[in-house]
Amino acid sequence: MNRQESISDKKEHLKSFIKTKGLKSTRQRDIIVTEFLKTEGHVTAEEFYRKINRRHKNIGFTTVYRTLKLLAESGLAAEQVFADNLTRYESLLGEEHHDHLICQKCGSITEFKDNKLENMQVKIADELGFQILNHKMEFYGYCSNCRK
Amino acid sequence: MNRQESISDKKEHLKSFIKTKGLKSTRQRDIIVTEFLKTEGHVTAEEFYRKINRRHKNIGFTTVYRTLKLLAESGLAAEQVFADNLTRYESLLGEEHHDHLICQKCGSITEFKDNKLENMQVKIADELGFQILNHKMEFYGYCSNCRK
DNA sequence: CATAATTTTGAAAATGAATTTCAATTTCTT
DNA sequence: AAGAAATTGAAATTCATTTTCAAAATTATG
Ligand SMILES: [Zn+2]
Ligand SMILES: [Zn+2]
Ligand SMILES: [Zn+2]
Ligand SMILES: [Zn+2]
Repeated sequence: MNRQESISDKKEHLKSFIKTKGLKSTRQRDIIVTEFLKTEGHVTAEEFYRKINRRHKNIGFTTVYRTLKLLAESGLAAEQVFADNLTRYESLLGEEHHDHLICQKCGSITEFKDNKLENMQVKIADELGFQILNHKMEFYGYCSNCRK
Repeated sequence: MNRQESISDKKEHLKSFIKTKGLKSTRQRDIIVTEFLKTEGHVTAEEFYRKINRRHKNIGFTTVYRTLKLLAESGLAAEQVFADNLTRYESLLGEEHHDHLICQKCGSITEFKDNKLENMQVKIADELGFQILNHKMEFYGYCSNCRK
């Protein structure tokens, strides 16, 4: 399964979501979705709108905003809020659950996943009788570049 | 060390903070701080203002808001934002660092601390060359009451 | 293909929590 | 007591997010 196939898989996923929900597929949505699934990292609606706007002067912020919401609803994007209180979107294309390291100097957001940690979380919650549906774990500090 | 002593310790702490910063101590601040240090749980500025306002009609929201900020700056309160994107304040009176379980049905916020988990976090960050200054860990799901 | 029905678009307006402004008041220092 | 400096609080502002609404685009139907 290469990256190209994966993207079209995702587009199919969204198309069936759109159909199920009685929505219509449009030129704007196609462009936004295609661009988004190719985008790495964690972008705000504003940032992503600016990127789209470079090539597509006729696509408005509101549509970009709404399409990102749609992607999140359909499960193709993750919506996240870090300490700066801005909502960011991340493509879930080929990504599985992971947590984040956020550098307070350069602002870089890097990702990590540790199964032992994840298992431990479930175990702790279990002992407290709490059923975890999802969790948020973020480390704030200095990345390897900035700590020097 | 009983609770009463602890409260006055904290007030001393704040007083010296106020002095060091060249601030003044006022009737309003005294009332707000005293009330806050007695408050359990995680309150928004708005909620806490309403509580203060019951007995003190002449203390404004802005002053409550600013005093909570001051408490956070001085280290006597923790400022936190959970998934609903509201800023909450928690008294650190007799509390040490802990993480949160947030029930998505009843909204209850409970606390837990697990040293093994905390140690593991530091270790993971270390391996990635990341220097943790602070972290955020929240579990979202159903509390033991609501999962039934 | 034409028409109707429904959804989408996007500029502009609204929302709402957080923050700032500023004139009047209070506190602190001398 | 007077002056300097900080605080107060109502109102205004900010700013990301969300909603509104009329025009345009898409889909369904005949
Ligand atoms: Zn960095
Ligand atoms: Zn990520
Ligand atoms: Zn509950
Ligand atoms: Zn807490």
